[in-house]
Amino acid sequence: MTNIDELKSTGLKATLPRLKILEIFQKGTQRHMTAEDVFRVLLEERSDIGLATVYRVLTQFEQAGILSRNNFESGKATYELDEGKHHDHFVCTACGKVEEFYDAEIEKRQQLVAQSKGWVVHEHSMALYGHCAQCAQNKK
Amino acid sequence: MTNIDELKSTGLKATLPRLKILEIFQKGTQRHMTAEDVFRVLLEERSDIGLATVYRVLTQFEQAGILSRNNFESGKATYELDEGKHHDHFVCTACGKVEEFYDAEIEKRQQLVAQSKGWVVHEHSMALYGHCAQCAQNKK
DNA sequence: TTTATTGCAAAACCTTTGCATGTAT
DNA sequence: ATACATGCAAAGGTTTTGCAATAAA
Repeated sequence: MTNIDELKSTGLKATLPRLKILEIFQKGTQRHMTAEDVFRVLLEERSDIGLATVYRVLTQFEQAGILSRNNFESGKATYELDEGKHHDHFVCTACGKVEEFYDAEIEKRQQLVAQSKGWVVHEHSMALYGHCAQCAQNKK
Repeated sequence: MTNIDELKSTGLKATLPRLKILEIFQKGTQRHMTAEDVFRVLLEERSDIGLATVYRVLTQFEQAGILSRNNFESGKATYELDEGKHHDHFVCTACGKVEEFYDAEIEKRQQLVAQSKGWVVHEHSMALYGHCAQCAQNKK
């Protein structure tokens, strides 16, 4: 399925800004990007796409399930391609790198805790903050 | 130890705004509060304390270890009394209630996952979003 | 041609800061 | 007396929105 078809299948018109932004995420140079990050890439490519459009498209892509949003402690929202595989994040507070992980046991315990208190969990966010292997090494 | 002493012991002068704000959290009417929440209570009490001061005091209290800050998905920071017991949060997306929980197994797995990848975790945030027991019940 | 989308500028929102004034020690 | 804290208003950073112009279907 082409990107054009993918967009149309979600009810979104296949416009140039949307195609460009989708490609930026697919190109994969940087997996987690803020609106500003995306806008900067567009500027470098001399695409005349406004920042407001970037925000609008990111929101639409999130609602369409194309991207997923994360709110880390930086105060800016970051987006990544939604590949349907749930995962949590580790954020390096030294270099800013974001890595992903999944632990079935943690997921299971979350459900158990929720059940024991009668909650119904729809989603969760979990992020570990610290130093990645590389930055921890450099500190020594 | 009085609140005055508690403040002084952290190097903060025992001013009226600081004492008032500390009391609001200790009164415990609402455990998790945004700057705006605190400001609203102060307004009701006719204390002439500015919003900027509320922000400054909350930041200072966090650095002093009196309060701890959480960034849930609302976009606003919330604060709660720091009683030294680490815990995670469950946020009800229907009524806004925040409950706390602690699961030793989850904490242990987080460390294991981090170790296996060479990360050094300094802190983490984890929040489950969904319906609390009461709101889940009302949906039926 | 009809309806959605865009760009721009302005506004909204939460939070921080400069500065003159006031207060705790 | 001195250093710190406050209030106000202004500015900061991120995100949203109104509207006329434009592009997709």
